[in-house]
Amino acid sequence: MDSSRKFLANVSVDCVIFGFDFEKLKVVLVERAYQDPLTGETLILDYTLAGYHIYEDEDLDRAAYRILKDRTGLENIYLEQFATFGKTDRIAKEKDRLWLKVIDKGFADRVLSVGYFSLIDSTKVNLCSHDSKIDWFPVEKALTMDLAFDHNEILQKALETLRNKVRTEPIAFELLPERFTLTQLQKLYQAITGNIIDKRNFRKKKLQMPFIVPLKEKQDGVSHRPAGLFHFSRAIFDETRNERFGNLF
Amino acid sequence: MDSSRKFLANVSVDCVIFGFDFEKLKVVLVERAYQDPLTGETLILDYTLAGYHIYEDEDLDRAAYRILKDRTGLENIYLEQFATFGKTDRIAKEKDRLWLKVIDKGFADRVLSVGYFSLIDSTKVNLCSHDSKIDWFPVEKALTMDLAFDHNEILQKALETLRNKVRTEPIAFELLPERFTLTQLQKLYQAITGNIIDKRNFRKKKLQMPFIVPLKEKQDGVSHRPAGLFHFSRAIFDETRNERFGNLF
DNA sequence: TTACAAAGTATACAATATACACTAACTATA
DNA sequence: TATAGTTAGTGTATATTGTATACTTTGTAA
Repeated sequence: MDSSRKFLANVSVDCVIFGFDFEKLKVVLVERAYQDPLTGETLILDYTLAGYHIYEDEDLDRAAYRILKDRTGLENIYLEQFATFGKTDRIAKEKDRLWLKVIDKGFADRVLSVGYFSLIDSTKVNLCSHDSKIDWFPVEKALTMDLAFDHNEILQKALETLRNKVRTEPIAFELLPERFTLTQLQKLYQAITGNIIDKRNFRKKKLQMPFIVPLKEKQDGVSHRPAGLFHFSRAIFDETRNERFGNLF
Repeated sequence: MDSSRKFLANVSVDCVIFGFDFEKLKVVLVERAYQDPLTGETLILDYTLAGYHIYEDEDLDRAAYRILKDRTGLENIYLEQFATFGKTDRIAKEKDRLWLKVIDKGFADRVLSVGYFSLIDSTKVNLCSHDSKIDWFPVEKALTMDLAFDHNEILQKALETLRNKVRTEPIAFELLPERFTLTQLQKLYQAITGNIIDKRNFRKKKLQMPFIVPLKEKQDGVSHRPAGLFHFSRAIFDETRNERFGNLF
């Protein structure tokens, strides 16, 4: 961090980083731990979303990209602002007040946080720990954990936004490798929406979408009949944008 | 304004207040004028959205409601946060810098603004001028005006959000009187989306929606065959929420 | 009484969504 | 090399929804 730049004391960004392990939706959480320096007693041990305050001379979107790159090493990935959280009691819990005191960065205790969600192909990411542990958690599990600040609410809202957006925009592909099977795509939609989808109808619908392009290659390394691979062509999607009315799945 | 409360210097709220005059979508704009105190020369004369900084002890949503009530006198109306604007150059134009200096409130020149849009039945509102003129403008017109700060961008984004949301959520009714005709509803959807809709198909679809309830009354005061009146029942909408898959129009 | 203006109405066809069960292809192991 | 195990891959019939299209009715006003 560049010490000549100042952070805005009242504004932060939190990134909800989603991934997919071909079974469930996952989200990146960062461990927040603090021991009493004298007794060694654990006073805080929980998780937060990936977030930080923004610099006073930094575009809001850039701050989100900075945090994302800092945690995943990735650039040019899907990132979208979805909501801003500004209740006066967002930092009211005892452990959150303690944490603010402990890190002693001069941040205000009235902070508005701008929420972004990111979709990444988690097969090619190594999360960056720096000083605190960081890991993937199933979204379902994360929702039941007692996260820092209002991060449960932020995660919940991010998930709702994702669920809505995935119906009309071709963003699900961001969570898959470049080459994917239709079964993987189906499982992904099921993981996001919570519905089960009929295989034949799903495949019929997908195969008539011109932007889902069949490749010649097949899966390998699987101990059963290998599936054909596909990729998503944004160029074709953009060309045919006006022809589509219905949902994407 | 309560002088014992402090504003956050870096955070404001802007409200995009939409209305409908049975022909076009309208938006509320506030005049921003400044004359040179010596020469009387007009140095600034343009329009802004309804917005202001938030108090440091005020919930973000409450700040939006405060601004809305201040301008319309209304409470309990539809209000939704849609995006936050945080580019570093949002206050870069000469006239905007001058304005900040002139009002001399101690606001920072790095301000993030949280955008809300509101839908109101403009037939029962009297806009509140206070010190600056305020009026309705056709949205189409407003988009071509050179608004203050980044308010063109904010308005544009609000409009997009409205266009998307109106397809799946029953929010259009907020722009109409409690009792409305199907032609009014159709014109409203047309005004929002820019499409023209076939009358017979529109009415067929609406009449089979149980939450659009026919009343016994008819229009009066019109110089032609009066239309039947309807109202939107949120209770029935909520009850039947699970039965609907398609769009609302 | 007539002209005007908007309200109100039905049917045929096309496209899309849904329900449903078996065979094919490949791997691993006996 | 035969067999079991696992996932891939496929078609048809029906229901629902969307779309295209023009005339009659009902009231007001001149």
